[in-house]
Amino acid sequence: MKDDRLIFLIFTAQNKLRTYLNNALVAANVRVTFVQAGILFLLKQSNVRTMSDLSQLIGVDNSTLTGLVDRLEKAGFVARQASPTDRRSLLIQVTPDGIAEGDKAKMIIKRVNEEIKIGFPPEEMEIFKGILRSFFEKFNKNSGNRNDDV
Amino acid sequence: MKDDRLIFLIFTAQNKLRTYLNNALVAANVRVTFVQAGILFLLKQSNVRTMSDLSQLIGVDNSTLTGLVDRLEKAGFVARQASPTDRRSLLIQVTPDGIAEGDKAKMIIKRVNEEIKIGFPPEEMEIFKGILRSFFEKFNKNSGNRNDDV
DNA sequence: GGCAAACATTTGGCATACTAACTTTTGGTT
DNA sequence: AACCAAAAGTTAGTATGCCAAATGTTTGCC
Repeated sequence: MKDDRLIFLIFTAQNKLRTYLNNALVAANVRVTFVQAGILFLLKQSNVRTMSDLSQLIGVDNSTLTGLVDRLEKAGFVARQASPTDRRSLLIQVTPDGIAEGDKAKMIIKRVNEEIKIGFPPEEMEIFKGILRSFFEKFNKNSGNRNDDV
Repeated sequence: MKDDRLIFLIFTAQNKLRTYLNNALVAANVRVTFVQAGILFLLKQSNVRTMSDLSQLIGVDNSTLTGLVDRLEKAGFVARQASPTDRRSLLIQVTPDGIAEGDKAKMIIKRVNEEIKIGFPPEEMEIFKGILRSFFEKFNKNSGNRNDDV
């Protein structure tokens, strides 16, 4: 694979991983996806989070989170409640069902996490993670914009 | 970041990269996305490819490719032609406009490719790529299925 | 006290992506 | 020749994701 196909490699590898993971969740009769499970994990840790809190923590746009919470709410795994202190905000709470489903998902996700590491020493995994983490500085919102020369 | 958040790191890093890249393309007045550009590159290399060829080469499902080619065709960058040898197949051809747009995209994509490598020695990039490549074996279609124990 | 700016959330529009189901065609088997 | 399974492509349904715009609320500044 030529060097100028690094981005292609990242995209394709992530596609494979996502499909594999979500299929594994379905096969284990888990009724949430990986991304939805991430929300349930956060809410289990601390059950009072606004939409904005959640979207920042999982790193998606607010508008994406709306849909995620819609689906979780429809399935009975979370509930939206009005914030008593700020009428703009909604507090999202996880239900007992949501906690149970999150726990089921966690087992599968942990397994796949381990599968990623198979065949690679810890030092290599650290390098891998370090490069991925560098994306957060390098590819921050709008920094790709070159409007100045237009 | 704890070890069991490796998947989250991969997902989030890829999201940042994708958003940055597509914003950079828009900022440079490129009218195709990264994924669409990949199709144009392949067709520039060899201008006779079926839908199935393309979907395998860029690593997406046939049904995903249908939409990608729809959008490229609507923009005038590719054309579908009936295959003379197999009436099930379509041959996809890139237009001169498509080649020009692909070339414009390539400049931006190359730049972002280089940006990824900044700050990391080549050996570390090789490790990074090696781990991503391992996903193709580990996470092949359906291998996440554990129906045998259900 | 009033008004503009900032903030929280949703909506609508678009682009990937997958699975499942369907149509048409092909090709091999009997 | 008839049949039937596999292949090529599309469609429909669902799930992320983004951006831009709209709505309602809050806050800070004069």
